[in-house]
Amino acid sequence: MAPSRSSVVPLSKRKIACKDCSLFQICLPVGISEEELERLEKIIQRRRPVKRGDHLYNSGDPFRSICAVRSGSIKSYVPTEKGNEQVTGFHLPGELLGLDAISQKIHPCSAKALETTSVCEIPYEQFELLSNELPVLHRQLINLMSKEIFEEETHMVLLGKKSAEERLAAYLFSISMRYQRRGFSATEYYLSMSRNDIGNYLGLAVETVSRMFTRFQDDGLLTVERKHIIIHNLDRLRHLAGAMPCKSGGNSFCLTRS
Amino acid sequence: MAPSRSSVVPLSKRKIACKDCSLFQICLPVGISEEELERLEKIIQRRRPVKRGDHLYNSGDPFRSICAVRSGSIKSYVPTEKGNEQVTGFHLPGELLGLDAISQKIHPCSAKALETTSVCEIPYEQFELLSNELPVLHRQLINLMSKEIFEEETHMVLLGKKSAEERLAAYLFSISMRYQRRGFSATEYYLSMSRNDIGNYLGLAVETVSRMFTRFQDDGLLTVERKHIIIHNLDRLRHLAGAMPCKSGGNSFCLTRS
DNA sequence: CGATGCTTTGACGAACTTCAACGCGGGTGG
DNA sequence: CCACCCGCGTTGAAGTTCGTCAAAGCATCG
Repeated sequence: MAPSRSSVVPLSKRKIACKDCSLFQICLPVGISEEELERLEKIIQRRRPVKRGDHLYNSGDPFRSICAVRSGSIKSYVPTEKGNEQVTGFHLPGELLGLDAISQKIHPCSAKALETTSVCEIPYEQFELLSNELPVLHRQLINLMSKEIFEEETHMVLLGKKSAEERLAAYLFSISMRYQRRGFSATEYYLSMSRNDIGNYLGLAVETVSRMFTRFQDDGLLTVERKHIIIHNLDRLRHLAGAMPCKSGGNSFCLTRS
Repeated sequence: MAPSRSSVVPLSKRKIACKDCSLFQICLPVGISEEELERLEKIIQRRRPVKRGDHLYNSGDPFRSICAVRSGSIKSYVPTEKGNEQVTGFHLPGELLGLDAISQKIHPCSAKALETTSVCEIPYEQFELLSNELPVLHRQLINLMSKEIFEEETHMVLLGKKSAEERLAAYLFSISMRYQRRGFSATEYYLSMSRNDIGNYLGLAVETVSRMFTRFQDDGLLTVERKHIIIHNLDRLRHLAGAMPCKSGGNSFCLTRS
């Protein structure tokens, strides 16, 4: 009922164990034994919540740890000269960030909190040491990275092929699915990012995003009031989003809309 | 002198050992010991060369192995309904493909040879087993995946922010760097992919790609004759490509053009 | 209550796509 | 060996989508 969770529950100081964390099924420790989990937990750090606008890290910072969002949301972006930036992703609860920095040991992106946000940090060196004994940890990370690569390919299709309307529809639908997976409503949520960020991420001008929102609302597809979104027809939204590779649904791999 | 290597050297049947392979410094076995390498080599399979137009795998195929290009080139693409497709990447010698399939165990993309191409296959199950004993293999794969994620982010910047001119310049410059790294000429090479594929990959119409080539040639930036490219001013090409995150050059991480 | 930043709306223009036609080269078959 | 055909690439003109510019509305905050 409360889409913006962090504003309701002050989950700040408590050190919840991974197995009690609601992200349990989603972030790293999936499919590992009780004993393995305990050992992993020992190295996981919980940062105190970061406030809106604070940076988790900046482009160029040395890479120290992988972060997992527990609540709130994070924006990743590549700063370019003159304050110009390219938003490369938004990270919702249960999602990792910083995977692009492992290879170079330097963060290519900056990461900024869009609202009050709490994250888990997994110090990478310790993770590596532990992985020598528990290869399952490496395997899990590889799986998550593979998923990330796949999702970036999906976004490349969006940027390369889709119209403005399809882009925004695909974006909203994606948010819906990700919230749904987290146990939140798929049809009603707050967008923590600005129109500017959305446009940047989708390769569109702010004005175009705004116009599309208006059009969607006029069509009765959704209701939008500032950052509050209510989707009235999720199915139609998916159709508007155009073809997309989907991975859910067991073995069948579909590229069609339905 | 012969940029199109595969057309000159029939490296087909011989089973070169990894340590004798010219890709040694680039693909998986970087930084592993003699003994580790021998064990890895035992599970690597060399496929006989695939011909132009042949598929390595198709979208929806079960994922069995990671492939490394030894010579030639491969195009990855997501087929969409009605023969429409989105090209997601080109793979030159020394580069891996199929990393997006690990998580789902199903290939989201198809992979088609752009010319006669030979690849190494690393059966993933066996790779996993071996990795339990040699964590360095996992680490190396994670590094390569991280690099892939970073490169896809770079391409997202291209698709989201750059003009047609910048896109083609960035594309050609990227090819240059990748060939250079392989010991080929950075300033003269054959483009194995069609204008259509290039446009598709860059999010442009074929005609736009063609016009940009013409413009570049009129400007004296390069000479292009069908698929044969000679770049006369690599530096100017890099400038035309616009800002890009660059990872080479030690610790300093630069986002500027120079 | 004014200032500020974000969002929306409208008018205009530019960049790129689409449509159409032509040229070129490579492969095939007579 | 030549002619034909077909796919690919180029070029020109018209059309459309989206970006840019400008201005006004509206919440938030000091």
